[in-house]
Amino acid sequence: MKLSKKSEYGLRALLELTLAHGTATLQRHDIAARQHIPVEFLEQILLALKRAGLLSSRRGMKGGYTLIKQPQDITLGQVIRILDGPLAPIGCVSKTAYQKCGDCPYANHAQCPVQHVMGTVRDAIAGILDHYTLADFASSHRKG
Amino acid sequence: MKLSKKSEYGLRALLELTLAHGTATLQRHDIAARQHIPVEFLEQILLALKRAGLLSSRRGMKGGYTLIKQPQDITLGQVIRILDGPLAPIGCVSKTAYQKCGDCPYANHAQCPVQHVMGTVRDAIAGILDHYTLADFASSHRKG
DNA sequence: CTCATTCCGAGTGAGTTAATCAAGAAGTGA
DNA sequence: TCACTTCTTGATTAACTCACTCGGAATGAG
Repeated sequence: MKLSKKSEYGLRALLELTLAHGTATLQRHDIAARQHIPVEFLEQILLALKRAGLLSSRRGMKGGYTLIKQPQDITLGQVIRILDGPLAPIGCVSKTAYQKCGDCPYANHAQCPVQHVMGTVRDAIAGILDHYTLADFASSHRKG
Repeated sequence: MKLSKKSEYGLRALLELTLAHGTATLQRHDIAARQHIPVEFLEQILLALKRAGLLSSRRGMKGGYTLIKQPQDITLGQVIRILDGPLAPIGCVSKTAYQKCGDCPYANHAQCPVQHVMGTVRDAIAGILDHYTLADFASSHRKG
């Protein structure tokens, strides 16, 4: 039940990008310095977010990264799925990346108690993370 | 955000032990066979649960494991904490195993947005898992 | 005693995490 | 065009975790 550093850094980077949204483009080292993230690691995170269509980038002097979508249109759930994979605690209750569990004795019967309770956990997690946007995220920061 | 095999096996083993509660003691190989769990791996799981005070055991012929507490007094949250560690997605929002996050720029200010949202996720997960007991677990199985 | 079973520590191979590095492509300004 | 800056890409790595696996010691039943 753990969030990776990758996702944590990704969220913190997107926070900076959200704060700068519409105003400025940020470079790797700006984000890295503000959020204390190793710059080379951040690089591959930003790249993944770019490939997923959340960011655009420019090279050379005056280059950097910008949010390409509106902050209220990006949820934390999306971000974490891009960087960490499915939110579900086990594959057989994932809605975005379902995987049949091969070994358990209830596999096809859908009466597996583990599956049942983990389904409710998944829904609780997704219920929060898929409704919490970068806009909410940034405003919780400003208020704090 | 993943449940380990260890916890999954542990829960499935406890399901068998709950079904047998008051009636019989189960041996490793019985549980392993019924739930398709590698027997040597199961062994160390049962041992951990024993050390945590959930099970008692006897050696030798007619030996085996028994639930030592009432099924309605053991929550899935307890079990997962024993086998997998804290439920919280990040250390700085754990209530049972808090750990200050050293690197993040908000460390002491309690205004970290990641911390805020992950706190609500932790509460959601714990809210389910700390109120769902082995008794519930077993009855969801019987009904299924 | 012997045999069955749990107890316990250590080991292992595969995979993941969290970086780090080196070389290349694309912009900017002179 | 050249120098310089910044992103792009793929490789590499050290440390760690996961999911087992093994060997042997201790305990209990008959």
